[in-house]
Amino acid sequence: MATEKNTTRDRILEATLNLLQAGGGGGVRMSDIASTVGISRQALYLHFPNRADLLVAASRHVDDKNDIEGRLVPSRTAKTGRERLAAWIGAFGNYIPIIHGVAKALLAMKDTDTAAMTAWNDRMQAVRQGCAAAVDALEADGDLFDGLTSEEATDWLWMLVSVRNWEHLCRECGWSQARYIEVMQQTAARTLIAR
Amino acid sequence: MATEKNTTRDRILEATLNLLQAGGGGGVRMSDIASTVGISRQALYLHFPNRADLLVAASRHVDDKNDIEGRLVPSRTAKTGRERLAAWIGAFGNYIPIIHGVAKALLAMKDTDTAAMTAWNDRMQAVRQGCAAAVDALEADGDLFDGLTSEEATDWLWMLVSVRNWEHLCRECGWSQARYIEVMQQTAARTLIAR
DNA sequence: GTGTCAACTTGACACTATGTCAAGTGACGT
DNA sequence: ACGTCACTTGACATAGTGTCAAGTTGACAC
Repeated sequence: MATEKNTTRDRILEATLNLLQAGGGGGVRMSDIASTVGISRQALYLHFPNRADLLVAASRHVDDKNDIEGRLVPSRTAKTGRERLAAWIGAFGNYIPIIHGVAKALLAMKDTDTAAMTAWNDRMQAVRQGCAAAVDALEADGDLFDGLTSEEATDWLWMLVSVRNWEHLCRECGWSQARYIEVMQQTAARTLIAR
Repeated sequence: MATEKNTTRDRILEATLNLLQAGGGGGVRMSDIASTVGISRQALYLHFPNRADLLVAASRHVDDKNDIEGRLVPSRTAKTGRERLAAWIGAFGNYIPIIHGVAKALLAMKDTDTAAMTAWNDRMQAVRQGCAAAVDALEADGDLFDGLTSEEATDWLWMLVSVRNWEHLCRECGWSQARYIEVMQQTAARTLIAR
């Protein structure tokens, strides 16, 4: 799956991801990453100018490793709006646990670090595109609930599939991943599809 | 409304709330609070052992000032489950903007500071109680959608009314407070009430 | 007046984590 | 032999929290 390049840069990214995944996204320091890779803390700064850039690079690295494009094929090729909505929620919802570590770390930096904020916003804007596409497909079928504008429906779906909400249900409330996907699909259908 | 006690302690809490409200919950330092009150930074530690305790006290102070109990009366006295659900979402949803500053600051500390985490969890557990009461009322009327257990319905409603989701729609997407309440009520009704 | 107590001030310091700077080492290619 | 690249070592700046010790000030008691 991964094209293990084994350069120091890639080893740094791998170590970062492992630590973030293990530590639940919190409290991973530059020195932790360095010692895991087996290099000095300062050597990290030869590869990444700062912590925010390292985290952003790590999040792109996850996408590369996990065939983000392939995951979206079922959503893009869905025949109906309803199918597209379910496929989108399935695809993105199942991707969340994979990026969760990095996402949480970036999310935590968002409030203090402007670089981290822009990077996170960029990524989230892409998610909004996915939501908009699903809403548009529903609307094209005449299936969109008329109590919401398509803009509102997009914002709402974007909120529904947020990392925070996944964290809430799957981590804090102990839901299984499968049940999370089921309920989110059901919820979205009941709220967004006209009766 | 507030019983302006004007002790140093109260002036600290007021200043903290004002700064958090103004600064959007981020980047308020102990020294900022001290200089706003007009005392030395060290004097803060004569009243509160640390930043987490100060924030927690500030959040309790908000409750005292804003008649949290009174706000819940319409929800508790609702005649039907449907009414109770709408009243609860209205009451809590309209309280979020008031506590938002403090909530965000506490939320940011949650990942690093265990004291902040327990305090926040306590408060959120109370919110879950409110959600559970609304779900129970629906169930008592036989109106609860049978695709969800009552536990699941509670978790889901708890997620729906989270501070993060309010932030997402009202701050990031620019929804009005009134529209936020409307759509959340609609969403909850469509998802939780049997057809 | 004198004593004392509480609230507050001033200033120094420890700690943690990020990020910077400068000088040095060791392997590898030519 | 020479340079260069990737890395090391160690010192240092900065920001913010929290701690410690030694004052100051004002009110109240006697």
